[in-house]
Amino acid sequence: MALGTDYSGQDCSLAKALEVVGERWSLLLVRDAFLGVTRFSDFRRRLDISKAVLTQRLGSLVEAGVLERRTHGGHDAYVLTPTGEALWPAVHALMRWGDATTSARGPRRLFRHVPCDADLDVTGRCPVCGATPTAAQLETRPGPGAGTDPPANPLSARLREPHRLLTPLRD
Amino acid sequence: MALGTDYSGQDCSLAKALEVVGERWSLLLVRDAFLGVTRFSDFRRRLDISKAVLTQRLGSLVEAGVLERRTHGGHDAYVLTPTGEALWPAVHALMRWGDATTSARGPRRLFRHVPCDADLDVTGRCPVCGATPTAAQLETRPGPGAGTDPPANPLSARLREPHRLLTPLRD
DNA sequence: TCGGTTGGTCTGGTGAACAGACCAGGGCGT
DNA sequence: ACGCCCTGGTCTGTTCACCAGACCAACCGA
Repeated sequence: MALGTDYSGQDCSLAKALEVVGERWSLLLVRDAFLGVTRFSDFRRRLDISKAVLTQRLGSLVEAGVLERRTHGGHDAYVLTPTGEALWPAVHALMRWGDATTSARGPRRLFRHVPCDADLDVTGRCPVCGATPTAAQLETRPGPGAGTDPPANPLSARLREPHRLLTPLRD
Repeated sequence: MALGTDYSGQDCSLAKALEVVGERWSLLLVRDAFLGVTRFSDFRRRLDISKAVLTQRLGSLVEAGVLERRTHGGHDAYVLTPTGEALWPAVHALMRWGDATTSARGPRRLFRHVPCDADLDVTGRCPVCGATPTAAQLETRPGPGAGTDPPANPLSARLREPHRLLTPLRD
């Protein structure tokens, strides 16, 4: 049992959620999956995580129904399931809190509701239509708080360019 | 450095957030703080966490500005700061995801927007006024998905009764 | 056929979390 | 004045998760 997994005896929805996505690295894997990362080696390049732990985390996220593993022409792809996509509001809320507490120049990343061509507000709502869009309707791009360092690798460079969420960056 | 703390090299708001609240137990401490828990021994009673780790976690949350420690007539009280209260949308979103994935009978806990007398929807919005209330405007009570086991201790029994968020249960 | 990529497994070392012992200070009953 | 419990810790030994790095089989392109 991984650290951060066992909150037995807690009749609490938050504890249940954290048993699945509360381990080290788990939510960052989900974040990258929203951004379009699908491959083992790409998660690795992004996160500087040990291969053994990455294997373990991807496996437990698949087992929990957050990710689905598809073998696809010689390599594997890990993609979010509907259950995984349902994590979007939580991921977005945590990102906005991270921005609010650690970024003086505003959000590091912006999310635009494509049908309305408007950026989400801090609550995750589209200011034009008032809805709370799902990730599939969003496009992301760097915000005013984004770092100015050059990307660590070509993959991170591609993820920095404006692109639709949930669309795989390969194949 | 605690497990789950170091995500250096990540220019990502989510990583920054997880460096503060991504460690084991941290978000559960914040959850209980929203419910009105303030004392070291009460966090302990609720969470079955080692005293050494609780000391460490409360300390790092205080250091991060999420909690504030007030010495108050012979005992200490840990209360949420405005920065900590700003975590409410993230905590709520994760709870709702936990409910959606692990509770067949609906939310384990409901949150009512007191001025409107209406329960929050799944996005954290009040269906009457349309606003996304802060925690201070909410009252909580058990929902249809709440467990039927008797509370583990008197403290948990009190937390199960309807009550306003952020109001200390003692003093 | 040779090198590089992919998606892993395995090993040894480090350090975080755990249970449980211990302890100082304060309040309370007698 | 005395004992006793509560509070809010610290300290110790053990377990186990994470880490770096070695290794490997299958596949692909040149």
